[in-house]
Amino acid sequence: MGAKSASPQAVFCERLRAARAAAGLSQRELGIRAGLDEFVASARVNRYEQGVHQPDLDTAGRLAKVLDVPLAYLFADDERLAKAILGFARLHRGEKDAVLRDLFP
Amino acid sequence: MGAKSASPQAVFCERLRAARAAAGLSQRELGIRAGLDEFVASARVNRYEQGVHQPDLDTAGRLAKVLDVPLAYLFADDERLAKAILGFARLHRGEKDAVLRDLFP
DNA sequence: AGACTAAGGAGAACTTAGTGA
DNA sequence: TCACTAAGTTCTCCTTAGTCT
Repeated sequence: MGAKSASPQAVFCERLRAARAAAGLSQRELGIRAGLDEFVASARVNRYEQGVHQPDLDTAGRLAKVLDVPLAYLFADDERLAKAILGFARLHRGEKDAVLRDLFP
Repeated sequence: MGAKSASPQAVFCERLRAARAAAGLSQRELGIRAGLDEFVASARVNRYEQGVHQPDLDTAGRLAKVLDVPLAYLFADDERLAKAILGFARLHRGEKDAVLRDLFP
């Protein structure tokens, strides 16, 4: 079968959790580093990962920055695309341009 | 200088507008095709493009689907990454795997 | 037709305070 | 320490009803 399409909401939760695990941060620590108040960081990040609440885009952007992933990665609904985004983001400018030339012949 | 970082909010607005223009749809028509009520479609899509309101992820996902772009594209804060996402999404499975092998040697 | 907006009610997120592993 | 949650408040979004080009 092709890519199963989970809801964008569910995808976001999973990517956030995966990226946080990769960064080795607790929910609270991630929130604090993203600029959330230390007393609410734990609850808010937890609600995001559980899919109970959705953060606004600016908060999501700060979380992504702390986790060192492009914001777009958190919304990648396809596994291949998710990997491609991570891989592409780690390239240097020249390498990115080379890949883009490949993709747009 | 490197990529200037507009706010995620502003990026979303621009990408949404660009994708809608590319699809040749009116704000109202886009909303209707994405499943919004015909009487609210115009107002809601307009508010999203102006950055006054943010759609929930499921609505954003339906908009992206109608516009034939990956949801992640609407959040790509870097021009090169945005192009890469669009290009990658248009590849066939085998081609995607080939690109991924390039990105992860 | 298409883009856009104010106002108020409807609904979601944020804060607080706390539990259990 | 870490993950997690209910309740009440706060704040944003959605709907309605329009204007303007």
